[in-house]
Amino acid sequence: MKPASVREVKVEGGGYVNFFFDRPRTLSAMLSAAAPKDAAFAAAAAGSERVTSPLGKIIVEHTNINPNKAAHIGHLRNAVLGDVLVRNFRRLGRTVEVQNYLDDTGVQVADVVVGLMHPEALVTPDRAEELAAEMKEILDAFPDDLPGNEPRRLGDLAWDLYTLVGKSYAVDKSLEERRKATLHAIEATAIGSERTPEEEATARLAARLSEAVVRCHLKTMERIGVSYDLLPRESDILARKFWVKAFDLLKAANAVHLETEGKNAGCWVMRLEGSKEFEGMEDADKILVRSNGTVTYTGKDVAYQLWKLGHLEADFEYERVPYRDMEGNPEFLASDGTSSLYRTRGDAVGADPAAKGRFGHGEAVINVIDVRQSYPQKVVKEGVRRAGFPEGADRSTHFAYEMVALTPASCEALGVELSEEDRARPFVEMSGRKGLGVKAEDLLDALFEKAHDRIVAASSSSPMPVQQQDPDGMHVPSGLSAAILAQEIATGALRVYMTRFSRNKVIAFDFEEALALEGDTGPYLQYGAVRAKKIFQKLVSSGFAGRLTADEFESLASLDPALFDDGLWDVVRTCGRTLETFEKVAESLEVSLLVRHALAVAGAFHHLYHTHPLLKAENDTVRLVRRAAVDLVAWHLDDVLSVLGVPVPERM
RNA sequence: GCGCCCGUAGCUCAGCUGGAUAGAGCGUCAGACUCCGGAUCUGAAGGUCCCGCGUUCGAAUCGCGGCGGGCGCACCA
Repeated sequence: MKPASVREVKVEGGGYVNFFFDRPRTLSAMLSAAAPKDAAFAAAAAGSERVTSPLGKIIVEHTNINPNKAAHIGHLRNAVLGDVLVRNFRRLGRTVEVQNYLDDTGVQVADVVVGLMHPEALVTPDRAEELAAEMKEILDAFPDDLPGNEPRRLGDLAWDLYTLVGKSYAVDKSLEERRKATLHAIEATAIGSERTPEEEATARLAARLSEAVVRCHLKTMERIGVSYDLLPRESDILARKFWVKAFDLLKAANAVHLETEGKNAGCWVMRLEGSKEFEGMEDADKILVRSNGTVTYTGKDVAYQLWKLGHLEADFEYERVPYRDMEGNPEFLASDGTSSLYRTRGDAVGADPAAKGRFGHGEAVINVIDVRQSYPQKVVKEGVRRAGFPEGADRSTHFAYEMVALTPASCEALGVELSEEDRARPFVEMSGRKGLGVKAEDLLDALFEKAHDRIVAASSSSPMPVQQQDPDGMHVPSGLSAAILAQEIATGALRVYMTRFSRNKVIAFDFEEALALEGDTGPYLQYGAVRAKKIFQKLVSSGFAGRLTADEFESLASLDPALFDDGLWDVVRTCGRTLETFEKVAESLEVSLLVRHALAVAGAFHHLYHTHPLLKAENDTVRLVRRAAVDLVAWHLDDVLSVLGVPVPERM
């Protein structure tokens, strides 16, 4: 027994079996399958209608940047990996909800608030006061932008101020009191407990800061095509008392104990000693409630994870993210490109009643968090299990990936002084506190500039001025379209750079490599897709048929197999692996497979058009077969690139 | 100390559910039609797959033991 597309099966010796394809029938069938034909598919692809899967909703949480300073390239890796994962699941028909969790009540936000309120107490008071003054001006105007101030300016200022605060803690321990007081003010206000008017003002400043910085982050991510459905906020988790519910569950299940003696006296701990996962640990117990009664990060995360799984008897209220652009349209949309982006609320005032109950209740939950958080993530999962939801724990996945670090050379390029010790290392970890890192916006700007220069150079070096009249020629692009193209190419380059390494590989960031537009890069893939379309345009303008019709798909099946030579068949065979690549990615959560496959398809195609000319094909039959191969590549490249979130430019 | 990850060409990485001659890109060198567009393509040079032992007909791949590097193991998040 063998499928119709297999011509022959031969045992080769050495335990190998070779399958010989009936090439005409195979290509015919592949084209019919690849080309979208019915309205439902088109609607789903356009995102206007969610495909409902019987498998339930997958919640993917990613980005999760502390809203106290500009995003750096490590955050880009997180967001791109998460976004590609989302796109891959959607491509396979799964329903996905994208959440970007905001820790708006944490120490990092508190630290910048300390800097804003007491710049005179920092190490370089003059500089700090300058930064704080400019930031306050922006924050006072928020959500309006100050004229002449790009919104990203806030993130940059906060980056510098945060660095100064970090340095100041090291020399002046008394500042920690201010941090503690700030944190208390923020928490008391979130919970709604007793507080002074001063504390309330501090909390308002913190809220404004985190909101404004989040908006910077959303803009950065929008620039590379990353979007979300819901922004859950830590302050709302506090306000909705998620922990109280989770604590009840844990106590009822006997999963936590109040220690009465030893070093953890007065704390509620989860004992992990017995678990096989935590074997060999010197002190496996994890404190969830401190002796002063406050909840640890891990404790709060258990509650949040339970909510995501639909196991918590508490929910948020929701509201639309309110920012508007100049035309009055919503500034950000949900990940389907049409719905509203929502954020949580702690109370019902101003909440959208229609959104109630819409979020959470994930059939599966994937948390995109770097590998350094493996241990706390394991504890959270165990917490869910102990709270009485072992199957919920099984449906929780920590998508762990390695960090983006800097090479000593990159640090020097940034003008950072390194210690003798650090200079000898293979790479240096980025540190927000030390201000050591490459900002996301700066990298994107550099990529944009490089791509833009390339576009301008290409158009000005065009040999013939006649080309400006030629609709198919590379006429000089207008300023606006050159900017769009440069942005698309920058996005392609960035997304591929962030996904081409296996996730357990440290990316030792290298400017030269990250800015490459040739070789195994996004632009290489984009060039392939653009080129394929261009070939059809050229065929049509020369009086030949362009992309294949459904009838032509069928007619291929009865052609002479001799027309399908090995050189041509190579690209077809490569395209044959597209679907299994998506499936492998979903199963292994290894998104680098997508880049590798895309490079294989594009590489095979680049080879093909150099060896198999279409315009100058000997006859129409030969041309039909070549058109079919290029048509197949065009579908497959578009397909894989859309899963990678790499845009296909108009021209390059 | 314990746990996890990495070690493959000058550089950056694939290949790891064992199987055909270990593959790409960058870099180097040599080339590409009076050209469907050179962000492309063709070719060459370049490898004790960190080391040792074991399992196997067969190991870059699996097991054990080393070596080198990174990251975790808080009443921080």
